[in-house]
Amino acid sequence: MDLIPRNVANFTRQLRRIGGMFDWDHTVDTTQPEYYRWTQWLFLQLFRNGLAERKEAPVNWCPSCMTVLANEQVMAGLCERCDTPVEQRRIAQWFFRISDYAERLLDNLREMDWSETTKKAQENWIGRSEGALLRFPVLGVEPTPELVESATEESDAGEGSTVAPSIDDELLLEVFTTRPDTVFGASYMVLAPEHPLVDALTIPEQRDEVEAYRERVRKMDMVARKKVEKEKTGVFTGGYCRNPATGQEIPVWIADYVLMEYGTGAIMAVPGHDERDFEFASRFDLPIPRVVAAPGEDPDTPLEEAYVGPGHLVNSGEFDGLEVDEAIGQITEWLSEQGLAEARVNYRLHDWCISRQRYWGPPIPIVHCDACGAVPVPDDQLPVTLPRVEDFRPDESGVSPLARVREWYETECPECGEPARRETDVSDTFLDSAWYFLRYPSTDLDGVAFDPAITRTWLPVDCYIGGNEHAVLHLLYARFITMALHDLEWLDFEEPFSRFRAHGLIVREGSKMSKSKGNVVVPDPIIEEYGADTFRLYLMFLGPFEEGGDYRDAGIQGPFGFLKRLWETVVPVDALGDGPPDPEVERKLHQTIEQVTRQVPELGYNTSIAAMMEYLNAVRSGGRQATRSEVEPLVPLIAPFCPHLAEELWSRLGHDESIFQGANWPAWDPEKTVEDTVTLAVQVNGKVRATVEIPADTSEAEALERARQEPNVNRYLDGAEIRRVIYVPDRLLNLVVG
RNA sequence: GCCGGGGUGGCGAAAUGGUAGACGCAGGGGACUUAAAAUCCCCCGGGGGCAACCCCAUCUGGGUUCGAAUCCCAGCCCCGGCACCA
Repeated sequence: MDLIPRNVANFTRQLRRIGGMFDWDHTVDTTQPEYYRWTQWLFLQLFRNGLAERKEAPVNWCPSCMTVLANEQVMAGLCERCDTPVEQRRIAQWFFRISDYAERLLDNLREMDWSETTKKAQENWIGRSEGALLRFPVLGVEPTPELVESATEESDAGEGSTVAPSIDDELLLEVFTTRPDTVFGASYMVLAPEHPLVDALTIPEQRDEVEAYRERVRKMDMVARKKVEKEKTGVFTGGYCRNPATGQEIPVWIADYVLMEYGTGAIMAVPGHDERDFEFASRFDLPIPRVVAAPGEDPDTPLEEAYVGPGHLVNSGEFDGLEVDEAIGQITEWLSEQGLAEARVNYRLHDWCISRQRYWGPPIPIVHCDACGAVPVPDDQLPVTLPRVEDFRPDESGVSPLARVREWYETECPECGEPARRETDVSDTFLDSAWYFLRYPSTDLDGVAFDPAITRTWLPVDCYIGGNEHAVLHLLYARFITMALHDLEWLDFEEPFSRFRAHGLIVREGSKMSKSKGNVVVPDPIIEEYGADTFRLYLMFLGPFEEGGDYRDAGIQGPFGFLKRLWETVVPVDALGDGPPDPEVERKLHQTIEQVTRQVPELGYNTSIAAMMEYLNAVRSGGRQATRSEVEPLVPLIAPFCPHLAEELWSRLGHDESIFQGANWPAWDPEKTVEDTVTLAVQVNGKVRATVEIPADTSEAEALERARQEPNVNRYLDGAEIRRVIYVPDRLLNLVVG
């Protein structure tokens, strides 16, 4: 039970030890009621504004964690926490309507200063596709109210349909397609095995087979089901739809290659122009009509494989001859006039399933009342705290451990006062972290989640650095929550992190280092041996920050030696010369200050450190004695990397205040960075033949004159005519001879 | 399959149109030392040459350019994400 305080203490110890400069006066602990009270408040804000709802939908169930998971927490079919293959279950769960924000979450990305890779990950995850919702009349099935209702069932991807799926006493089967132009080629339909209309469509003769298939699919975990390479399977239901374009009756099948979670869970199959449908139709001997012809093909050119490229329509009645692009719009419009189509944008992004059947987590602050329904716990009764329990392990039932604590869940309805039951699910821990940055500046305040004035001063976050593994988890959730709070007028910005950079991964002996996968580099013993500063410096030095790097144990010697030499250069402070800096060294110093000042904000840490090493080499070159004026400015430059050492050196240099107290960052003088002599590369026909030392800003004519004196240049000019001279002042002179 | 990021010495890497390999690791040689450590100096992509120098070299092949690691086209390989998404 007291695991969490212990973990927190250990993290805190390590972070302090490594010299992380955090404001320890503003910490949050998401497991404490003082914090999760406001997580619950946040839930209620969304609930009261229609952004949180309880609904039944196919959800991911991890049989090992024994809880449901959000889509974002399923990695290639495996549970993000424990790598167990997840199953699909249909249980009523609490969802946040993040899919309402799909378009804005996508749009804002374009202008955001975030790592490209992170933006792309979000873009793919949101998965916008343009197309149409088409409605296929179902033959021989009465559109009873129940069926109509089950067929209109909410689908959070895309906007809900506006037209009831029955027309002229016919039940309509809705499908989403990006290729409405190929509707004349739809020769059969496929429903996901879980589709609510499967029962109604199945004829008695097929029932056993259909049920057996559904059962088999139900038992399959998502990894097995989504395996692309496996052979397509499916079963005919015996039912038929009418193709609204051709009027033909086409069979309705169920197959597990159609997923309930995407679109409407049903497709029109166009085997001629979709690879998956082609494979399925070939296997089950279904017709494969051609409705698009590439240049040089005619309506009867046989299809050896699905043709998905551009072309013009064929076998499509009045639409024959239209290019695919034009046909998409025209056919959608034609069908929509009959109430059988609507242009539609579909998103892969699903609503965020936030309820969890665990003990740990903030209880969802809702009371279920027979009379009043789901009633929010009034703000003044927050937090709803977790009861102490003996056994907090979840079980197979899909019901939270809190449901075993009768004295906790039995309560009265805040509205009518009748006996009622608390919600026993807790919220996803990703909800805790989706808003913590809002809480940080306001941790002193008990009365609000975040104070408006303080929030305006401190937020949004200027620069956020984290791992890209959170691209579609934390980072997407935090954007959504911020956007929702903006719309509810709690915030005046809608994006939480102005700048985001994904750091690279540290790899050691082939394995990656990450919070969840374990530390392949254990800091404590390294700090023990070399000190925190050396460790920090090495981590920053071993590769570009945004790409990570290969941690080699021996490599730490470089930064260690550097710091050692730095110390020895400065430390008998009395031994430092007190004269002016050597002019050469001074120039190098100003160049170094410039480079470090410029590169640190760009996360160019490895090259900044290299520059400082170079500078120290120059200072010590030939065993020369440094002056104070040469080394003192280097101390603040190294301070962000090596705070302990810098502080100590600063103090030994006679400063009473902490180096971090004042504005100690050195300034560079642009005039002092310029070289008075430069090395000019002299090329003949693009090949370097000599280098010459010349004064900076030498004119082309003078440079040419000087270059001609070089025997190795002259050799190549002998007897040849200089046809062209390219002169890049202070860098290069290229003589083109012919 | 699609989308990102990459591919440069023995190794980690610099250089984003102008002297490829800064800085560092590992390696070699030298000075100082009784010795070692530390420190300092020198060498360190490949080949040729007594040398001056020359040739080759940034995944491969083409191209643009006076000049390409860098820009363009085609391909190969590695890493990461998504993936039967209709």
